[in-house]
Amino acid sequence: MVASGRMDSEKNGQSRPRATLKDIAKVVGVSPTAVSLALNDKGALTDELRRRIKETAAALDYSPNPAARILRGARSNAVSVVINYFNNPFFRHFVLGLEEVLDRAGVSYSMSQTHDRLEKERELTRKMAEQGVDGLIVLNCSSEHEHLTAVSQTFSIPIVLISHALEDRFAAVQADNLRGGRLATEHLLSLDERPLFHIEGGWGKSGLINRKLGFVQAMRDARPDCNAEEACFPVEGLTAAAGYQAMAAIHEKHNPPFGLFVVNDEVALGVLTYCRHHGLHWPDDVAVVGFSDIDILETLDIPLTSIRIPQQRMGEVAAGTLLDLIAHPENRLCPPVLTLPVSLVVRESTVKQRRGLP
Amino acid sequence: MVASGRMDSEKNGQSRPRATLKDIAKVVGVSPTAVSLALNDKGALTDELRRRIKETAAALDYSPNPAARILRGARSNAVSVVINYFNNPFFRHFVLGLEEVLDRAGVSYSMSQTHDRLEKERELTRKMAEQGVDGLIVLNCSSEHEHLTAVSQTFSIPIVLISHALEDRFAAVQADNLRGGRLATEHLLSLDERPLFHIEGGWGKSGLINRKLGFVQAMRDARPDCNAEEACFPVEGLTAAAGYQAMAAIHEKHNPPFGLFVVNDEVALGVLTYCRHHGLHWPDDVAVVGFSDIDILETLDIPLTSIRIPQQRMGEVAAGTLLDLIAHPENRLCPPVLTLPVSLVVRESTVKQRRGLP
DNA sequence: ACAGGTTGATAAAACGTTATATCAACAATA
DNA sequence: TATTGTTGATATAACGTTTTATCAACCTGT
Repeated sequence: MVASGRMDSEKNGQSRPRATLKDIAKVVGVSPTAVSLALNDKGALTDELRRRIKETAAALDYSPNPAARILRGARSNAVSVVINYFNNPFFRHFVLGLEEVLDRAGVSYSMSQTHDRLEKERELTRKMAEQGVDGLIVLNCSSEHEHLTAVSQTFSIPIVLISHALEDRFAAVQADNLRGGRLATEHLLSLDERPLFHIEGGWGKSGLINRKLGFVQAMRDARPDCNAEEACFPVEGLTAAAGYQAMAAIHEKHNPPFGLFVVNDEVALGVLTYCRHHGLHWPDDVAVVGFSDIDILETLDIPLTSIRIPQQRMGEVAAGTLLDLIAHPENRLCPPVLTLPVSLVVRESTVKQRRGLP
Repeated sequence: MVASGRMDSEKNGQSRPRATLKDIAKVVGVSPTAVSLALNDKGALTDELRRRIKETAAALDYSPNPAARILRGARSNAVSVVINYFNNPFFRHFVLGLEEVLDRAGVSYSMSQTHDRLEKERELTRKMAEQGVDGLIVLNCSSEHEHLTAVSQTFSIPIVLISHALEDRFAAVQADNLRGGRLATEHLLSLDERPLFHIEGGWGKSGLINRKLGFVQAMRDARPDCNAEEACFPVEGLTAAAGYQAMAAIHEKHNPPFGLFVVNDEVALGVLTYCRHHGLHWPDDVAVVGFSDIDILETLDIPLTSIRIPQQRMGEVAAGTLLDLIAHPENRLCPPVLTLPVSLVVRESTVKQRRGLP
């Protein structure tokens, strides 16, 4: 068989270590420097020699040793993404956008999760920087920034924050939460005269606070005689279970019909479950608007009106910004904070719709 | 203020580059070799000197340069996880187990997704290996193995496969899909005499094929006169939408009541949605058993009977196996294939239950 | 006092790559 | 023929770490 030589070398399992510049040099009969220059299309070499070198490099299945390059001060062409939880529903589309831009630039990325623990965030950002990444993307970071400043300075790498701008010290990409809050509230206001409440999740994270602010502003504009602050109920964590609890608290004090703007979709799901369990119908008894338009709504056919945030676009923009800051260190002095537009998606939790049968 | 000195050095933003062994050596007035030996607790040094060196190292915020260590042939203490999709529901708990074991061992991990594309799988596994990881974990890999063999050999690193064993060439960790299929089917058989069908997703992936095999075996044992093979319906992809379609196809040919063992939970969710849309009630009209017991079932209060697989445990075992193969290269010659037990979780999609009101 | 042994430290080499400096050969100019 | 310039290649140093070999100094026992 023609392929038997290759088969043998595969079978014996003792394939020798990776080819290096020196190996190629020896085969071609030339200096390692020449090989380096040839492969990087630098220096002055005969076209003929360049060709021969590239040929043997390919034949030996050569790929440069990243450790050696990094040691020489080269870029690693790798960035790291640090997120609070991998199962953050936001994350999926975000990563899609990120991936596309990074792939195109030939930059690889790795990811890790902090479990929303500051200690882990400190540890991971530092570890990744030590490993030599060219930049960091931090999603839903804590509200601290000292460790980020330290890492960014010590290792001279840029950091881009997502969905949580931090004092203009870092580049950031976020959704227009304020406008989202207004959109949601104005939509509820447009339904009828029912009272409105907000289930808020604002403990320091600027994004969530802005959602509440949007609610308060819209209420003040439309119903100046109603104290919007008193219409806000806190939730104990951003989970469906917590939403269930919060809804129970509201239902205890107030009788339907009323409208609800909920800080995010997971919490809103808990609200819907409460309604199902207690015979409350939407939109007639309770009209609900969530935030984020997470994709399981569609998958599971849950008709929750929500504010859509351009997750994939945010990923693209974040990656683009990071790559720019890596390539142009001077831009790090005034890091951009980008706010992307959101939109309202109306579903049956606020407006009754005719369903077309399949 | 006492802290002003530190504040200044933070403010000027020009923090000098990372401290190296040489820097420490210069400060202590000793050779770099001594510093290396001291920090690694090797060689013969005065306790006094060792102490002083460690002290200054800490003071200079020293951490060894991984690139340099790797170049010297050291382990990188990093592994890479390659998965088909980040939003694979299996992934969340798996990663929890993985993380715990790796953390304890001081090993960091990075992750990337292949979108179920072989080309991407090839590219990513190679890229990660080139970057110098000590080992690879591949979840839901393709059915090819040449590229894995090549990467494993060229870079002399072990690979552990998850949920899809591949010809005993690699270490693998998988759920007992065969037994899961039997459990699910036997549960349905125990309900009553209704006919049973299986929505199968077996195009080559050994795990899914074994689920079907479990169904066929259980059927053959309990109802030898029924052709179990003909009770199997294929699904076009492992999504809820595809499940909806498959259920439509079955409903066209067969009238309720019947029982369904579905290849996985996502597909089963599509089946449940179909039932809701077409006025079919469970468990009376259609009894459904899924596979995997993904966590949104609980979150969204969807009462789907399912086969629970020990996701977190699989993560722990996979990480443990990989660490072992990294530390003991001789074990790579006969890589272990571990099969973990599964269990049945009964919910309302097969057995009517009394719900306790909150 | 001298071979042999231990202790505590260092010098030098190596990992693979790339940037800088050097160098030979040859062409063009004076 | 000597001077300068260009072209095509190489030698060397450097990145930060660890390993190996070396070395001085100090003991031990004859």
